[in-house]
Amino acid sequence: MHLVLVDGSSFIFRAYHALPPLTRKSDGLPVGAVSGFSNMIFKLTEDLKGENEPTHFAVIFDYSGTSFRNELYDQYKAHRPEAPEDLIPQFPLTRAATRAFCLPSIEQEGYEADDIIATYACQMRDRGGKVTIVSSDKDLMQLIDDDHVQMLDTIARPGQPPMRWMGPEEVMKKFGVTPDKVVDVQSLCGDPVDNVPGIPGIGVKTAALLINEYGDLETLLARASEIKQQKRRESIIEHADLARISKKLVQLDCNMPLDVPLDDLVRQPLEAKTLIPFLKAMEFTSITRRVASVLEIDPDDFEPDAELAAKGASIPGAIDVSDGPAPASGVAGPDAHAEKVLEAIRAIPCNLDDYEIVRDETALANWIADIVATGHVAVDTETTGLDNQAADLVGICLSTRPGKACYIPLGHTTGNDDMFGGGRAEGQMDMRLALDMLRPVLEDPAILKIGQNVKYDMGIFARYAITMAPIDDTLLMSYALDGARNNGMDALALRWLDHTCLKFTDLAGTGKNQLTFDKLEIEPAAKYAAEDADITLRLWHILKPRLVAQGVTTVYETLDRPLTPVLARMEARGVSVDRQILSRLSGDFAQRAAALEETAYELAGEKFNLGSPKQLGDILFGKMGLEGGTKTKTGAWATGASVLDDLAAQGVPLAQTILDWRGVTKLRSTYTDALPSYINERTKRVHTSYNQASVATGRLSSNEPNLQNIPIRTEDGRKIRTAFIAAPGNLLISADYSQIELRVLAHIADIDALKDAFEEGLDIHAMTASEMFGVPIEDMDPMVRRRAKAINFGIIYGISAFGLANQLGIARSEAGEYIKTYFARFPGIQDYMAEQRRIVKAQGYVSTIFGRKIPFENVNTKNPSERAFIERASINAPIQGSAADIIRRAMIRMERILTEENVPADMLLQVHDELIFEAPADKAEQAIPIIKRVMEGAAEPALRLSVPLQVDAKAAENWEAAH
DNA sequence: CGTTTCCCTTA
DNA sequence: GTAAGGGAAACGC
Repeated sequence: MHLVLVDGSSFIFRAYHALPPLTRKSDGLPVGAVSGFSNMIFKLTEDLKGENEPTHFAVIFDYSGTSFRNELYDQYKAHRPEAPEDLIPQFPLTRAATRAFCLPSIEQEGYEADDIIATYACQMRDRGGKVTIVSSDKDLMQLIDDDHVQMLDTIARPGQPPMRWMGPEEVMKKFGVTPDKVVDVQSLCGDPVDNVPGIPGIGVKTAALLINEYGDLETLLARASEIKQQKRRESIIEHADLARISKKLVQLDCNMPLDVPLDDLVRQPLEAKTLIPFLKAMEFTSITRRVASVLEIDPDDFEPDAELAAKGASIPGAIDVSDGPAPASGVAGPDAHAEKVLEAIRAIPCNLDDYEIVRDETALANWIADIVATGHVAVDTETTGLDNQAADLVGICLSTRPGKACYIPLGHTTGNDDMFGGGRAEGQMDMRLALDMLRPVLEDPAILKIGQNVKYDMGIFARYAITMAPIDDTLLMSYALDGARNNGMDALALRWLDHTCLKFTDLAGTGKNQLTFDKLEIEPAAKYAAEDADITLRLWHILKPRLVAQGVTTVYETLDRPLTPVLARMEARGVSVDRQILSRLSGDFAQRAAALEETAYELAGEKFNLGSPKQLGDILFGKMGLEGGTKTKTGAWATGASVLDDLAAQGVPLAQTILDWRGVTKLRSTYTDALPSYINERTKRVHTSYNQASVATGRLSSNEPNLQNIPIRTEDGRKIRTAFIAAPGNLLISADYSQIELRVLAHIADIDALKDAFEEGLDIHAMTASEMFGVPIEDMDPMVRRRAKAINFGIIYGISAFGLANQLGIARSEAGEYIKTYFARFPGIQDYMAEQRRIVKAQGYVSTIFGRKIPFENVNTKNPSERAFIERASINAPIQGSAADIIRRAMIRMERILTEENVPADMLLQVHDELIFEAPADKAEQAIPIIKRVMEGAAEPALRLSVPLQVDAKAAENWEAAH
């Protein structure tokens, strides 16, 4: 008899870390570890053919959660990082893979895989059979014995044979003792990986020495006083208990009650009809081929496993629809699954009276127990305002399953009549107590927190020292699915549930008399609040399977969701803005505006409102009778900058005066006057808010205040940037991608000339001009270069002769000639454009290089201008969007790498192709190369761009100087 | 008092 | 020609 026990968990982690990420082609389900795992299992079954052929065979997994060892020692495996996000959905699939190979998949609650392995091994040994443990985990070496139990390490290591059998000899090499004494050695030396303490100051070598001298741990501890070395003796005496605890942690349990008896592990032959459908559902083509050839069957005779193909990632806690009625269409697959879930959720009534108000510890404890049992919870916070850096927590809502939700009032006040805001309302828990109870749940890596716009709640909780993780966000899910539509909760509730949510304004009123949430009566507030949590949870159930069905899981999980905590931290940090500089500038601008106003009145011959386009139009084209005025679409005179520029060039001094006036008043009203009002009382810094789901292409947007449109072009404008300063003792670092969109275009459209130019570090606009107009790059006429630059930008924007002519102030026919010349020289660009036009019409969306979908409505419109607009936007979207994806990737990994490199630089702002950091003055130069490296390598390893990315970075006291 | 239009700022 | 946010005037209730 020969029993083979595979340490399944170590296979999974090895497969995950050793292989590049792999996702299922059809829907982006992460399957890299499943693929590696399947390969390893298959290879193992092949390698064990012949004289080693097993009679019994099983794969053993760790049961998720804690084991009895945690009760012995709460720090056991405490430092173990949680599994990566894209690995978690692969765990159930590896179990499925095991079963597909006709192998028993064994795991048992409360026990680690090692204990299960130990128990089976002992039973087989006692029967006189042979045991092979397939693992590279040294903790299992205690099970090795001379005749019966050996280990097999199949993990590939450079310079070593692919299969390494391990017996007592290898144990002696590793631990310096015979296998039966491994436990004693480990009890002494401990194990930092599993956080087994051992005795401080004793390593493997010393431990082996001591055990070999004294025989075993207890004898050693009893006779510790005989040890000659003082330090060692004292440490052992002092920490004897630690060694005893360590022994219990390390000692594997050979007598645990097994759910599956040894006899049930009898080896079954591989069966094509179970294995091939699994492999096909996973879309593992090469292993399918190899298996088919070994089994001598034709894989085409088998269909993919419908349930696995449809189900995609098994979602913890997902509504079970496996027994539900088939949808009308009868089509199986991820779409059908998503539709079933939608129907199931919609069938659950939404009753506001069912919601609970949690007012005491007992009620909250019940909810927490429910959350722990469920493994996920929808969370929503209610606060005193929309700015999460200024607002205070008023209450928390939770929902664990559709229709079941609660509201926990914590900060409601009474007596809205008295000017002090009244006292604390009755029937509320102490906020500190409630938060202390909820903190372990909100921070538990095993409990998923679901929200709608989670970044807001993360920001609130962060101010109460709670780090909410891990998360799912229905706003971001909807964004990944449907793009920058209205993805607000009210809209989603209506779209997916036909449900109209209670309106906040109905409770609180509108305008300047609107009440803040803390002023609301608890009972009506609770209905509104709990409804939000209920709806959020329902939306999560509905949207999650749709991500799989629509093939956007990877986008959501790698580009959208992980960015949320990063942005939450950036928002919380804020940026320092110098009030004095702005105030001085404001005065300066005001003075100049006043002078310009006087001039304007004189030139116009009357006083009028310079800020009124209507009045200005009347004066210019009415009273002064100027020619060439055009009307806007509402029939008013157009007075935009281009119109005034023309007039000024024709010698109308008033036009230039207005332009200058608009320049300074714009700077004053939008920047110098508005920015100081955003300085937060508490932090003395300005905290913008990033909208992660509002831009169609995947860019971020920034508001309240918008820090992505701070002036830079004009000299006056740049002065405003000098007010963005580093905190004392620090510097700001600005790092920006050079020409990222043109580089992305060169990659996507595969334009050799552009790629070569970037590779050689040429001036890309000069090179374009040289190619188009046949002039040398050296000593180029700036006007020629300017034309080429406009064309390059035009290409990115989905060029039209009309637009280019406008931009360059030339005739449309001439612009058309330029474009023709350009396309003749770079035909690949024209192909790219045609392809995007085709794609958007065929499928209703275009995609970035990382798979983000940018949907368009009315793609088959007959309206020529609307059609042209959609075409231009769909040419631009993959370029702008891919660049946006790249900087997102950089941001997601930036903080971890800076931390690892021990460089304390804080990421503060993002401006599409630029990141702003704040770092101690003496660390800034150290940070710059790291920041550049992360940004320039941000596409990898998912993609290898065919052009280099270039980042320029500089540190200085203020943003103007750093840029 | 809320919404739309016009204009202007950024990448 | 792409993608945003926002201030002030104008409009509409």
